[in-house]
Amino acid sequence: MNEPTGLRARKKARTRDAIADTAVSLFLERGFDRVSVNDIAAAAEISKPTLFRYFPTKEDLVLHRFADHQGEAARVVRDRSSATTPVTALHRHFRAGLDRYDPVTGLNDHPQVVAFHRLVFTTPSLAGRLTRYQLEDEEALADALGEGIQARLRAAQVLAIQRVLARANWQKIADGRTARDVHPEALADADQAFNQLR
Amino acid sequence: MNEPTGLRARKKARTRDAIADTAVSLFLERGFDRVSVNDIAAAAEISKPTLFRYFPTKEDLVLHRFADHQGEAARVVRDRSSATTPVTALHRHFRAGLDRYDPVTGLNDHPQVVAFHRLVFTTPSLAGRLTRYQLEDEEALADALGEGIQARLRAAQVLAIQRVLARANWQKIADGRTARDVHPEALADADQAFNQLR
DNA sequence: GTTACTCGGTTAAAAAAGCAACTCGGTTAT
DNA sequence: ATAACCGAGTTGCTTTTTTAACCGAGTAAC
Repeated sequence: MNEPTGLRARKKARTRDAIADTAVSLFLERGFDRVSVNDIAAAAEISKPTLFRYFPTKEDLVLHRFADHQGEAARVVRDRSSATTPVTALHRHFRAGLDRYDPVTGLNDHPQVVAFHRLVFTTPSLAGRLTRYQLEDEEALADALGEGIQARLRAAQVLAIQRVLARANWQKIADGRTARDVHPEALADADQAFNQLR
Repeated sequence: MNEPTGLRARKKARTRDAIADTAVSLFLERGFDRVSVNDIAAAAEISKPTLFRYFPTKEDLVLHRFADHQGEAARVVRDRSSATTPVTALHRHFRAGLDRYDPVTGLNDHPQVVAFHRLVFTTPSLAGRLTRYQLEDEEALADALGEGIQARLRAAQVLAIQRVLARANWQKIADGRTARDVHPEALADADQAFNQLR
């Protein structure tokens, strides 16, 4: 089912990772606006056009990690067994994310992850662009949920509570608590939030 | 003074080194004939045509280290100060090589270097091709020494004694002695050989 | 108020690399 | 003996990358 992993594909993936990694580490070190794309290209030992062939904008160098989760909610809904409702499927999926301390749930205390979140949310252009991603995600989820305004509303609500939950988790960890410590509350919060939707 | 070191040139040099290094280490590990160029290409993560774009033949993967010294004798003669004879210049150059334990003098006991020499001299196709390199070297030296048969004879003699000296040094080291131990004899042998030429 | 930077992003042409399929000589199997 | 295979190189075509030059917006200098 996975890609045939030719030489070309392998190198491409590696280059992509190398670019993003050096970019993020430079950003964490000096701040998003204090690093030019030229710096990144030089540090990653590639040319500027190559950089933009891999990532459409400077922001995407950071946000591709979210982009990789693009459409995940929609997929979860589409792939659910016919016996479960969309909300239940999303609820379970979010709980599973919490259980494996998935960074997107905000429940992760690895210093790198924390610093990364800080970078994203304290840099206006990044936070701004992130909402655009979330909008696309929302549309996809809406399509998966059905037609009309009802589907759109439900999609918006689901993603809104996910954002709130993630933000709450991240805040507690930013306050110095460990992910393992926060985990039960996070589960409880998630249950409460999703149950309100039904 | 050095090459302008663009991105292209840097990567090219690195790829070249990477290919040669993986090739030699595979050869040392399993023997020259037990490693196919496909193996090398796979291990170096490049395609076969790319390998042959960097090295014309399989043998050159090993011998490029000698090729890099190509024309060195001729250069030494050409670059000598006008006050010194060609033979003296070559003599001094060889002594300098001994002093820094240059692998081409045979006076080097690093295990890798010894193993490398063993690989070259015990693999027929490699030893064979090496003589071709030496021939070109000889021609270049002859041209630097002047015209006619005299120059060619002198060139052949100089390179012949260098080969003999290197071989003698290598033999002593292959017998288990250290380079530092052999060094005085190597100097004496070189002096004797070059003085006979004058 | 031009001038001259810098920075994000693009373009066109040329070099380099990948891929697949091939030649050609030599072994091995049948 | 002939077919099948393997290994060193090659060839033609496509994809990727470099290079240098550019655009357009912002901004600092004078």
